[in-house]
Amino acid sequence: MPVNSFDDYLLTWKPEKSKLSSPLYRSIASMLEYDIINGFLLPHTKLPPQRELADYLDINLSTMTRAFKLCEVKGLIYAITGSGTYVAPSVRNAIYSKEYQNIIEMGIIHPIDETNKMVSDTVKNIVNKDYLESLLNYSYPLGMPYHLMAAKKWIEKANLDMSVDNISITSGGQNTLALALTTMFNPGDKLAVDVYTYPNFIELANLLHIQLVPVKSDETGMIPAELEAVCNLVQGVYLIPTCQNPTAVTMDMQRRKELAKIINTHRLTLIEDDIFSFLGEENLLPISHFVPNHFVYGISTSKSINSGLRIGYVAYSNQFIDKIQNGIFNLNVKTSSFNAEVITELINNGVAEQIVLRKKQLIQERNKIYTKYFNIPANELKLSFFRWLPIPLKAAVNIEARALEQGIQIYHSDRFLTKKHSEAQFIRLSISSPKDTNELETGLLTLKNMLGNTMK
Amino acid sequence: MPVNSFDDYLLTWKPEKSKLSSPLYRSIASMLEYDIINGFLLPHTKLPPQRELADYLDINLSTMTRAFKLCEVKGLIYAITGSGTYVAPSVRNAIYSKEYQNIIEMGIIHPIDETNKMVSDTVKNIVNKDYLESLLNYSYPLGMPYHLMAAKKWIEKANLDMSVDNISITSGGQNTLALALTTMFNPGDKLAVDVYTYPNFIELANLLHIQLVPVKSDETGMIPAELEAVCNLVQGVYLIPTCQNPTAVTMDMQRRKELAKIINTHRLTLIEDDIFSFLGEENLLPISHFVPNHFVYGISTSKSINSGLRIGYVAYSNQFIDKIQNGIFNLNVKTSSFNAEVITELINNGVAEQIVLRKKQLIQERNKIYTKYFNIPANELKLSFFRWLPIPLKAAVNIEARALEQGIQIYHSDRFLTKKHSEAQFIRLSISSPKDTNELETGLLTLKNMLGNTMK
DNA sequence: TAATTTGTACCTTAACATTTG
DNA sequence: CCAAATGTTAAGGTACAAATT
Repeated sequence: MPVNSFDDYLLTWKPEKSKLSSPLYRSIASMLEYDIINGFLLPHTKLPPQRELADYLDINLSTMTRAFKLCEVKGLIYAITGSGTYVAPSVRNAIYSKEYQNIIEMGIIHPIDETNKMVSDTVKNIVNKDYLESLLNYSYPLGMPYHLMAAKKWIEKANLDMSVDNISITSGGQNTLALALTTMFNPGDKLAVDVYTYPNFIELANLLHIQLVPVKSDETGMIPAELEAVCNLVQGVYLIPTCQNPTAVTMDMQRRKELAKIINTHRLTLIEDDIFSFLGEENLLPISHFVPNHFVYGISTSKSINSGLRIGYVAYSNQFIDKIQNGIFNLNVKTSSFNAEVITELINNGVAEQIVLRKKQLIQERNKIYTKYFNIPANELKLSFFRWLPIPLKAAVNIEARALEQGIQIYHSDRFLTKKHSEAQFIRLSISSPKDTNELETGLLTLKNMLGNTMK
Repeated sequence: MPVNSFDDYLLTWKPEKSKLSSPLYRSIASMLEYDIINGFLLPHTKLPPQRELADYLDINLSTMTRAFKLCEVKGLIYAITGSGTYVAPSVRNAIYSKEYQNIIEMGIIHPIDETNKMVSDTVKNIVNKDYLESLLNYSYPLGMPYHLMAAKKWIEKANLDMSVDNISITSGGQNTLALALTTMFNPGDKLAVDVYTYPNFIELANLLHIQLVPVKSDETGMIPAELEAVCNLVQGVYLIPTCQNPTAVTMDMQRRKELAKIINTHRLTLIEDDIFSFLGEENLLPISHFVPNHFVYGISTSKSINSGLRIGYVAYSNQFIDKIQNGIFNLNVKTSSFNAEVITELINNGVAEQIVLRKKQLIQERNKIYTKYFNIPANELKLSFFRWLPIPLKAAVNIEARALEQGIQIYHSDRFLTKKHSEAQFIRLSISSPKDTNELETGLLTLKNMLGNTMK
């Protein structure tokens, strides 16, 4: 029975006692869900402490915890130990292409589509091959043997030597991540990630109910000691070793080895995303190389070769072969052989390398322009498609909307944040996306002026 | 403290007491996992009752339950109330293409690839279009506007009238199902399905930790009263209204309306898979038509138009727009515009309809051959790509392996079963997959002889 | 920095449902 | 059809950890 009378007590949310039914925790959760969905509780409203509600409803604290947990996994509320439970905002942070008119795109990272002329030439050649029909049927769900040979070749360029038995073809980088998370982890599992990471990965993890545990970084990437501190808590770790998104930080060999050692010692599962390896130094080895028994390694061709064809490669440890390959059947059945054929042909006829070379030239030029307006810290990748610009706190307010008013799409660091609170403020600027270098200059100049007052 | 001494007690599995550590339930689960993975416990081994283990380890019963639950979600064990807990077999039932030599394929359903000549002609035309490069970039992740118009047109042929705002392009039928399950349900949710259903759907649900609740059918499909009986338990229902896989049963309009009524009344989410609508009667309306506020409707073009290009269409209620579209970004980012263009062109230039017509002719011919050997029940779809053949219990033993020895791949009904135990025995015969009608006849004759002794 | 607030994790108790014999 | 065996579920109790003041 309640210790006090609550009749005149002010709670921000009061479930109706009379509507309680068995099971208690479900009936409470559905009342809360109803009130949030119907707008009676606005985003960021602080709910009463679990203890107060439990007392008010005359039930046990942990029954209340369970009710809240149900709503939390649905994304309706979020809880901070020591602080309280709050109604979740319904904003989505995932980044994807919108068809804007007259907006300079510096938000989403376009992979420099100028090289697509070289791709379309190869497409034209392929349709004249006499085996075209064999590319249009159901066979080889994991990739045709010579498609896998090309994949192996491409993965070797990133300094990972794999048997074709440990390689499959996926429908792009995001698809590889979805595959890795659904097959290697269970809902409720925890995964270590950088404090700032790729927002579509954050949303994917949310969708699959995999909890992210933020780990601090320094100028060389994730700090090994910080990973070690959480590794009894987590089942795996997600890393982008070259040109981490959004910070543009690349790990040196020492850091890669240090992280690998921790992953091996604690038998974590490594999800390595090597999407930008083609922009880094040629002698860097993937972390997976040092974690031969616990890795899933994804290397998309969307940024390096062509984005529209949606082809990614995934390589994995022997012990994961069954899980990954079965996951591919479950999520996709297969990836189109025609699309894989185009990428295979580009790799085999050397055009893929030309494309990479050309992209590097173009992005070097754009980075040079960038330095006319802002600095590039020494630890960040020179040839990055995007830059991570620190801004003062007072400049951060509504900065995305304010930039959009000036005709520029950018993203604020909060989108990339896996923690609840942010300290430092940044914006990520995609310098590969503006249509040409003139547009890039216009964008950078506008931003410089916008930030100007507050930057000094 | 244990009631009895267990030193001389015979348990099929004895966790080492000395290795217990906190948290108890995790340490027990990992000991069990270790013993299963390393082969100390063989599939179908019956584990000791939870109560006995709890007593032996001197811990609480529900701590033991929790430990077992951990292993169960990983697929290592399965439990039957009243009977016991058993080590799970590591077999996977998912059906996918293998590259067999000299085997007559009557297992996996190939969609009659003979019509792919017509597809490759259209592919050749497309590469000469001057907008080819625009098909190779990042834009329009949900589908280009005129691709969505073609999707609308194709969905209308299945008698569902949708706005393009409620349609997206996916990477095929399985991808649509993965999308629907990840976005519309949470792990632990329950979904009503036919007792026999599509095995890749069963595996997908397992992968995503969505529990399937089998619902009985009669000769017109799922029985409405049986669905009603479980609908307080489940959050949704998965239905294949035309040519249910594997039973080849098609629901009449009355059955569709009856099921729709229950879905509406109990606010279930309908996942409707209309993959075979092109083979059914032209005046049948999808169930989604009668459930305008609770449906996700998938119609793959893999069986009807072309399987290799991996294009599916998904239509959905207004209230699901955000969830589905966000799910597409999370799982795939986008589906290749080039591939969508090919299917669009085939729909717009009328070739898709010719393909369907031709497929219907070919499958009619093959069904005619089938009737020379086996009967087709009156309630099953005439133009089905596959047949569902009842067999006597004594014929069922090892039937897949025995058929394979004779050079024929077939699938036994247990693969399709969502319940633990089966009563009746069937085999599913794909009659669309043998290379030609001669091969089909050889396959059917061989099976007839194999079953001959036991069929009478 | 220490005390307090607040959410989290683990384990226990007890009632319940299904299968088996 | 009942009783026993066996797994499942809800809810209570306690210790702990993180954030706040």
